[in-house]
Amino acid sequence: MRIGELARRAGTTTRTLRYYESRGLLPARRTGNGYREYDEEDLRLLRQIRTLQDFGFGLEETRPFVECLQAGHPAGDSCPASLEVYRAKLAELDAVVARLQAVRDEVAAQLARAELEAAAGLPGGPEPRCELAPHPGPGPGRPDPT
Amino acid sequence: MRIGELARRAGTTTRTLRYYESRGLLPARRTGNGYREYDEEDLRLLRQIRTLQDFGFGLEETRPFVECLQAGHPAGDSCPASLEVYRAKLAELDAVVARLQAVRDEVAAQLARAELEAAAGLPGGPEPRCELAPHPGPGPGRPDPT
DNA sequence: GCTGGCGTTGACGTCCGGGGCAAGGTCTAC
DNA sequence: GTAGACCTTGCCCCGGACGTCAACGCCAGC
Repeated sequence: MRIGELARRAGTTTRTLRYYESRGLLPARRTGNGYREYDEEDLRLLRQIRTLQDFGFGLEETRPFVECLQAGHPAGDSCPASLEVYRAKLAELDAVVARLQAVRDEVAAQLARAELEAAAGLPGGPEPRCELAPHPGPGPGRPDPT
Repeated sequence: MRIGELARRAGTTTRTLRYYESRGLLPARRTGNGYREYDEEDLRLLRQIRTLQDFGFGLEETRPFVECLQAGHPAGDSCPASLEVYRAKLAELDAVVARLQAVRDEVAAQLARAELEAAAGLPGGPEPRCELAPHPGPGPGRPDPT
């Protein structure tokens, strides 16, 4: 099948498939006229990539799964390298969740305090003071390039 | 004070301060020779921005806090607009955490399954089959442009 | 032979928060 | 008078995962 059909059947776009090929992730055979030619196996590889992507895996992280399938294994996660990616992602998710949860609690506390101050400030006398503590603690810090 | 001193005192860089100014977030007076001139109040504004940034707020999300301080309020979160940002961020964090937690559990389950299969596949007979379910559910889906 | 729908490559835009560098102006100290 | 530290603007660069043209080739149907 050609690129358009593969894209449709996998629920993605031709641009994405060309991008994957440019990354060496999903190489394609070529027909005489230069068109990319794919088969059912490629569809399987692509579905593996897309599934992992949907779960938040980066493109590079899907590579071991794809290579595992290409090597003829029954599933993309039948290889040790894939399991390692699972484990790393698990640790990463745990860390991110913990960090976000801490930030969430901090923000919730600030919101509660600020609401109290607003309620007290309008009727009573204005004297409260405080802000989100300049606590240089473990904020999300914006997704680091790690 | 000039830009270099402000940057040092706030623990950031001159590049960042110019960037903030280009975004209209932290405007600066100018001296006769064209140098940017800041005062202690600007340092306060900047600290507010940096604190929120450290907690994962986007630059635009810090704007209400800055404007609140500029309007003369005691704290950046003394204004309703700031409280709204707190609430929105809280809801966003809750959603993200729930999503990541669900993904985490899914990945953990897949890892456990794959490890079992690997252990069973080596000694016994190879017959298992399964992958990370192509569940089109609520994966992180990668930060959508929302 | 002409339109329409595929396909090709290449290059640039997006979002975010800046980093890095160049060429030049300005101020202070020696 | 000159070194060095500071300031100015302007421009291109990063990464991730593509989107969006542009300009062209190929092929089927009518």
